[in-house]
Amino acid sequence: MKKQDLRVIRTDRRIRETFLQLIDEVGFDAVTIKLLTERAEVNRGTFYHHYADKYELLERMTNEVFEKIEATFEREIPFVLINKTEDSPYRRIIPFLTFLYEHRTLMRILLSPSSDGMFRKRVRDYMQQILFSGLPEQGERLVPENYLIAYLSAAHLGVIESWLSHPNETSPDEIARIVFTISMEGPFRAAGFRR
Amino acid sequence: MKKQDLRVIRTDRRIRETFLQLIDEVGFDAVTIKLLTERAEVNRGTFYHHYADKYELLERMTNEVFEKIEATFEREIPFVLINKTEDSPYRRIIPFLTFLYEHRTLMRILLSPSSDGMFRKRVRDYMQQILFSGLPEQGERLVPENYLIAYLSAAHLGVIESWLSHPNETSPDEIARIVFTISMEGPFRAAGFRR
DNA sequence: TAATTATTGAACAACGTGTTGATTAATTTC
DNA sequence: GAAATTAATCAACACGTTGTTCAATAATTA
Repeated sequence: MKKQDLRVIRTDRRIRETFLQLIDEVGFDAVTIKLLTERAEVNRGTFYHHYADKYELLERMTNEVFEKIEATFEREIPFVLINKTEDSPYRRIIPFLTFLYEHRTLMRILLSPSSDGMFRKRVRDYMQQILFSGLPEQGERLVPENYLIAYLSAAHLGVIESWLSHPNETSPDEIARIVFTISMEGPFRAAGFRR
Repeated sequence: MKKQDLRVIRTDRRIRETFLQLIDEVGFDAVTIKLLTERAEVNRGTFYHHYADKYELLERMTNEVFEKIEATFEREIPFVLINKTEDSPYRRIIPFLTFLYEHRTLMRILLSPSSDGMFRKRVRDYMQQILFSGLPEQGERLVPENYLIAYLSAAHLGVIESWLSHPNETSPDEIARIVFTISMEGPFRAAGFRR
């Protein structure tokens, strides 16, 4: 068996940590390989030994995030349970929020407007599929389903962005309660209006 | 009085049109001044006579969009009407959606993930202020207000993005009905669930 | 300890940037 | 319409980043 060279592990970690720092500081656009490698104290050529460019670096990090998410879901939620039950989105949402919370520094940076935008899109698309698509048909839809899904996934992601962007310490369970309440009762009842 | 030179108007229009085309094709990041000016058939030096760089170009376009939006609101909605009434968000939302529809090509491109991200953020912040902040207190809030506002503004923007990104021709009024229904009835009743 | 492999450092061409100055062309003003 | 004004063009420039190559060195593994 091959053992991963310790030097590779160290330099790769320094590259990635510095990369996230820099996205946070100057925005993804303005991150240059030169700046990144100087800050990380890594030879510029070494970066190119690991990655073709910053886009591949971001993409590899993104892919790994999603691999981890999928692994989490497979572990925590047997597939048979998540199908066609009314509360299924909220069966699934707590482990999802917990995952985000455990990786909140990474997620905050990659979801922020100073990041790439494609990561955000992938998360939203993922949420649409895993959380809100295939809603059971239990009555007449009042609005087109695609817009309902767009509404729900964007709303949840909006709360998540707000949650992660502030340094407060709201728990995943509390966030789950909040989005569950708003979605079940409706925004206007949640705001305190009587109907 | 000074009359605006026709040459300036023409070249500026070509720069802007090509700029939007290129954001759509290759993404904002990958737009270079060289590519832009070659495509627009404008001398590269001429671009720099108009703008310092692509960021200033985007920012100037963004600012003009918001000036137009604000002008629209001032014209259509007397301030005294919009304050502290239950349906006030939906008084305001139809002219807002109509504006987006009239500028849908521009808005679709600037709101897409291949654009800058900051534009999206500005639109979201604007919606939070103009549509959803200062909700009247008519009862006990079931969730923290900041998360409710994040939920609502992101949800509405999500529907708008979905609306504009597809080449269908749903009317602003229909979109208003959809988001109004979901927000009033709640996503789950809108999906057809009975409570 | 020997073999392997990652990292370094320097050099390179290629490309985009932003600026300059002189020239040409179009538009405005009177 | 003619003169004055101003925009657009063209070529050239220094500058910075990119991505690649090579030999030398250092660290790690077996």
